[in-house]
Amino acid sequence: MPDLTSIPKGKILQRTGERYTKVYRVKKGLLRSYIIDAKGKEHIFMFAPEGWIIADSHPPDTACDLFIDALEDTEVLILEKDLQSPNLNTAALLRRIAVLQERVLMLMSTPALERYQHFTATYPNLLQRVPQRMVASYLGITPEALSKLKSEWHRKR
Amino acid sequence: MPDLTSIPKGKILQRTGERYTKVYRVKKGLLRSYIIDAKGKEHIFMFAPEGWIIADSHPPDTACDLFIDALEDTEVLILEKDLQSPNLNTAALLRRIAVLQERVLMLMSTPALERYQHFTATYPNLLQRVPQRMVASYLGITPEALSKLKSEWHRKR
DNA sequence: CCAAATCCTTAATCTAGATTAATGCTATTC
DNA sequence: GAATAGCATTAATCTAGATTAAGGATTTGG
Repeated sequence: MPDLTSIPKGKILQRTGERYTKVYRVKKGLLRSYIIDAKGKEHIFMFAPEGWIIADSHPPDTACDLFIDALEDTEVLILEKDLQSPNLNTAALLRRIAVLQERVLMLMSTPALERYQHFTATYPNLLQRVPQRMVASYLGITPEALSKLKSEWHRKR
Repeated sequence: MPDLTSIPKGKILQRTGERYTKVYRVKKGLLRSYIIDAKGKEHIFMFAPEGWIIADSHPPDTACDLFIDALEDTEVLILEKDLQSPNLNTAALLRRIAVLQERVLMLMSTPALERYQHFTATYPNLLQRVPQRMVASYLGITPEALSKLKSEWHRKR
């Protein structure tokens, strides 16, 4: 049984291009994964609060795509990527696939305001813990666009 | 061992809102999955040529999101969604997750022309079998936009 | 073989969201 | 408690891609 590791806020656990990546099970705090694109812009792939696992999923024998860092002081279990591991049970993987499928479909078919409303409904507690600009990044828009979206929405009611 | 089933081109195997969905393993031919959005527009989630499996991944006890139909006369194995099944082995699920992760990151951070080039490089054979407008739908743009993209690209070389 | 779909392309216009820039607000640090 | 840095907001401008519309090409079906 691996030990809990304490990660201070701001610490980067893994970087794009690294080879031997881990799986992190968050016990307390908040991690996130993201990429930095060709123009130097951050795009947040996911948030991992208490109870979630987070990792880079890339084909075997390739470098990883994602940065992972801590948005709060965090305690994690650091696990090996092991095909046999009970940490990677089938039901959990299917759940992850369902979330990703929904994410792809939303990005393709749903306007930004609705994606924001879906996010707030699905992860209400994260809104209190994550700066708006990171929510925008997760939604695939700029902070300015999110700000405008919200004010237009408030005006209409 | 389940039998091969023949699916004629155009046949719809499953519709949004249905409950008991299957997993399809394609032996020959081509299936696709897609949604129809609020405005009645199709958005293709994935193509499944020979050797691929295709299914709707939705949380247990919820209705499914995707349509699945046949783009060519197709032969498939129709499988139950069974957590114990060797059809759902861990490695295959991880591969699917890696593909979806890449798809999300591309949709968020990569312009349409590069997504098209990535598609053509990754699935060159599909280009010959799928109408352009469906490639556009998979990429998250309109057929008109893809047409313009291609002509601009050709002009620049 | 002809008619009717289906598909691709081009062009004009429109729009959601990006970019750039400036201002004020809150936190944190020294 | 001033100074600095990070964050949110607003506004002006710009652009990738959507929408609408039309024409021509190619495929399909009877």
